[in-house]
Amino acid sequence: MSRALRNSPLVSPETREKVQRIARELNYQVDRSAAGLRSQTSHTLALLLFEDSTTDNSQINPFFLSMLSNISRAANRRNFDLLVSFQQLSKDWHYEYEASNRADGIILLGYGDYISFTDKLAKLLSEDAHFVIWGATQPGIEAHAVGCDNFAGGRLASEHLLGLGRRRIAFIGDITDRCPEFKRRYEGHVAALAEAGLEPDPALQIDAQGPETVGFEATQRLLDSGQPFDAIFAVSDLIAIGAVRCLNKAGLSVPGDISVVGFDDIHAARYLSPALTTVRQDTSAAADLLVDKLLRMIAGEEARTDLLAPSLVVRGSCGGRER
Amino acid sequence: MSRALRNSPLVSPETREKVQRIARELNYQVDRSAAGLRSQTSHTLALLLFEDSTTDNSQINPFFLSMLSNISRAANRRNFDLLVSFQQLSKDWHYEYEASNRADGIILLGYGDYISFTDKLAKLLSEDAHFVIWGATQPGIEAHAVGCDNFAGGRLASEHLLGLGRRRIAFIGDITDRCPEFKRRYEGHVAALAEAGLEPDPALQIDAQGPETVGFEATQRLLDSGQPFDAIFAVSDLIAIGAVRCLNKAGLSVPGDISVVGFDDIHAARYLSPALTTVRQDTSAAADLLVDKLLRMIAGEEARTDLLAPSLVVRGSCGGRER
DNA sequence: CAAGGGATTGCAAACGTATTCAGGCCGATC
DNA sequence: GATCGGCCTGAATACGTTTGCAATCCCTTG
Repeated sequence: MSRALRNSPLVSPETREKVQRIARELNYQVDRSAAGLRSQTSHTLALLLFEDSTTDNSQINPFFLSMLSNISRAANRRNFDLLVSFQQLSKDWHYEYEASNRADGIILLGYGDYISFTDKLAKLLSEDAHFVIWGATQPGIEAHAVGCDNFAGGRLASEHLLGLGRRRIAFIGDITDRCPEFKRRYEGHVAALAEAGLEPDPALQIDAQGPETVGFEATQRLLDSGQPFDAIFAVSDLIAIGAVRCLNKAGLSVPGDISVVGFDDIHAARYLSPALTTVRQDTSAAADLLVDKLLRMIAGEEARTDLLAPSLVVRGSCGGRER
Repeated sequence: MSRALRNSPLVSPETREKVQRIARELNYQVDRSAAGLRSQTSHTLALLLFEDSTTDNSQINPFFLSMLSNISRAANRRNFDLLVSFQQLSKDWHYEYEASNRADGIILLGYGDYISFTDKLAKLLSEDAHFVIWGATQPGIEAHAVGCDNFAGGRLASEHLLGLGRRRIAFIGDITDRCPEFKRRYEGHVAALAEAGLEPDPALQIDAQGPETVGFEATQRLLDSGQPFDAIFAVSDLIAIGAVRCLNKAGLSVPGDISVVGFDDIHAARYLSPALTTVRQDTSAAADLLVDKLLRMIAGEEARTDLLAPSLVVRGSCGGRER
């Protein structure tokens, strides 16, 4: 009897005890398919990691893997199962999961060009789609997004560099519309410069998005340009790591000659020598927020965009005080 | 009609076309709960990542995350969904997933003390449990395991070090029964020594298992012991990274003074300077093998232990030829 | 021309649960 | 003492598929 197992108040305590005891003895497990069919609910969330089709699929940004593990824990904590898929986002991801009753809601994770399907997302809003997305807020889907305050994060990084006396800060990261979150970081960077009475130099901004090798190449381009600079603000730790490798190869010392600050605080940031100073995004809090918001949406409540405060983690790659 | 959609030969091509076209037009999706209930199958695999309870839960070995992403792709490629859980392994993980019809089979992933529940695994064998496990073969569950040939891997690493003229090779890694795979690597190491006419020195073996910090501490212990050594074979890349950091802190150069070789080939191995020479486990092939074996078991076929051949990836951390 | 057989198709049952509904029991109230 | 009402329980239904089975159709063969 379903009521007894689910602690319904409609059933007397004695009966409940008895049923539950016997269920335990028989190693009885509720059949999820049957329960799902009857209640039209799967008690399952789906996590879709969409990847930039340009990058090598076998390599995933550790930041997202960290998100993944925290999301899994967050879902489990709430007694929801988590379905994980790394597939290229299919045309009908929403129908595939929700309409088929495989998942009650969907979490979207990924950098890059989801702007290309923003219109699709907007369309889903008018239907009964339950999904949340990590990243920058897009017009039209504000309520579904959870993101880090990228503007504040960018400002934090550049303020730190300026505070250490750096004046010619290169920004390595894509600021086109393809990467709204990177763009916001750049705006924070510019704001920090402005506070210090400085103008951003367009020659010091290099587009880059992707794995470590992209950071390496972008830095090479920067060096080749001959522009003088004394610091690098990399839009992700992966890119920062590539930048450091490139600088070292060119005979430049970090932080002696060049300060480098990253973004994300992936674990590898700690292993570098010097350890990477970076702007930390709290993946555990982000995961909680994403899952909470999604469950609230499923429950029919309205929700708003949530912004997470980033924090600066000072390590060795910028010089100044070492920790 | 189910038959038309599933391309059953019982239905005529014209009818099939027609049904499928209309289904597409209506955006029809098969209800997985109903299908699962009727067919008593979920078309879903569960991936259980059990963690050593001693380590900080928030940090997962990148090697397993790489396995995870490849397993997800492998499952999707076969049109199976993947349920992921990082929970501490519960007492009844098998019943929770299989008996409840949430998953058709289970993939177990994790280092360490699953020896503690080997007896439980053995018991499940007598029942209708469908599961595979990554790691060292345990007596009694051979048929369910997929693992790397750790003996060969250990030998590969030490042969490389010996070939570079190193003679006092420290082995950092737990060789107790808790970590059967590490033990096999040590045996491979010893075999390589024997080939070169050398005896293993027990003073050069330090127990260690876990994240980077554990490698750091173990190396510190090695240094404190005063034993001379000219190379380190670390049982995992994470430990190798900790070892390098410790050596550098002690003023020793890698590879100038000490050669270091790791195991796994996690992505971070590439980012180090010098980049880490390591024994690579092909996570993509491993994932394919795990999923294949599990699906075969579900289909009722018998399977045997699969061993994956490791390969040596030479980078800069051992000296000699640099790549 | 009738019968037989193969190829399709339509019908109906069953999967195991959640939930509605009616009924039964018991205590309290008048 | 009878009626009413509250609390609990048991039965019955519906969820949307898959699949076995019976029925139909058409073509071939005797």
